Amino acid sequence: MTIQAQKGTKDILPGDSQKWQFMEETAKEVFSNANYQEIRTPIFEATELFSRGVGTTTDIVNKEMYTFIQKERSITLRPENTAGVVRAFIENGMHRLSAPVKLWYHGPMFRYERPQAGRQRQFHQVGLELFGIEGPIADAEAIAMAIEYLKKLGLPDLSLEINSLGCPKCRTAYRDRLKEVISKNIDQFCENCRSRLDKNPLRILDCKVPQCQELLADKEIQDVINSDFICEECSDHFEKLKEYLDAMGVKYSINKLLVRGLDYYNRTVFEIKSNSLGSQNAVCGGGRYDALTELLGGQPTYSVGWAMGMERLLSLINYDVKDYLDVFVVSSSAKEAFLLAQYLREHGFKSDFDMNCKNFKKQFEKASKLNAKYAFVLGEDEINNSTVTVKNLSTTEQKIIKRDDMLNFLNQV
RNA sequence: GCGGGUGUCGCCAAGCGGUUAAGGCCUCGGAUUGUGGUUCCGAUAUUCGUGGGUUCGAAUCCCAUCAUCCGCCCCA
Repeated sequence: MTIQAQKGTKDILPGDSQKWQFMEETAKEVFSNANYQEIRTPIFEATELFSRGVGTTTDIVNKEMYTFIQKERSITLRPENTAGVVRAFIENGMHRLSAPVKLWYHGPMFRYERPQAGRQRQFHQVGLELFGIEGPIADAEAIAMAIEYLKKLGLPDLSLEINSLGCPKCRTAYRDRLKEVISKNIDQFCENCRSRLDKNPLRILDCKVPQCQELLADKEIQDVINSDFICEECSDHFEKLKEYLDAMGVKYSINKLLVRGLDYYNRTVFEIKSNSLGSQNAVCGGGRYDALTELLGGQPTYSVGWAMGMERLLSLINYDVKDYLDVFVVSSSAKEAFLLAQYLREHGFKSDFDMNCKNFKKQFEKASKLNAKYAFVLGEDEINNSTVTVKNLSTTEQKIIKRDDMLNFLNQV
């Protein structure tokens, strides 16, 4: 047996790699245009960073981490990047920078799961974090960045859902009430939900088991869900966020069941979904996580951010990013062709030639296949006369020009 | 962790107990030796994921194993 790529990992081959470059370049363009700066953090971190930062009740920490022991240290391949960015923020004293601190990143993440459509063990995320602003204007900008990015990728028709989880104060009261009404019939809920009751009762709300959904339809439970449990400050924050979104013309729907799997969120949470992705349909997820920095040992810092799954974006990009060549050099001499192509490359023209130096027919064939705009023919005559025959491969017109005029010619067309 | 599907050339595949294991794409060679994108001709799997078994005979049936895909849980 030959060696294969590991389960849940994929090679990104030419054909797709152009799309990846497009996603990365577009991210840089959109985010730096709004004055976000790129941060690159290590791919592995101390395991404790994730168990504390992501939360011990989450699936990520409980069953999906790539953890290994090295020299008695427990190391984990990052399953997401917010914890790492916050660690870097604290470690590098970035709270002393003028707020807001606006960062973006992209790179591989690792989660030990059964692969399926839209889910791999090594996958890639592009994300953004905004630190130091308490007001909902920060949430609004973060969301606007996500929307703008998707628009620039040519994916404008995705649906945005938002919700507010409240703050620790009001959420605790809400959680207790929810726990109270759900626990009346808790023995009828699924096994998962029964264990969630104590650890994270909010997660019961988006359980997919039909039986649980039916139980949740209970009037008493619905009354609690629909009650405006969040305190005045949180409610005010949420209302203002909606005002900002309305003012920007961003469409959204409110999903009271949206709680998200990570422990660190408070107030705003949001998700962007696609209808054409199969069952793994979340393209973007994020929210506000004001308590995380302090939890990880830093100064209390208001924070909001999101991450998108790049593989999922990729499968939504259904147009080709086409490759082309400015010039393909056709010659009877591989050496002459090489030198000319190299000269053109040095002057910024995308050029190639045939290293096998077959007959002209083959070389022209190759020029067409590579989508070259021009063929520069360099036969014996041209070499002796310091000229080059230029053929426009789409019109088939050709003419002889002096070598000295090549760059002028290319600059003019 | 659980459930289902699939495994024949680099890719897409036909074949369903006895065939020299179709076909298409890609690749390579050729159709007067300096001209392409169209066309035509030709080449490329002793072998059907792997290991056993049944049979006179297996890619085709059975068992095991591995890989992969899809779904559940959950998420990007």
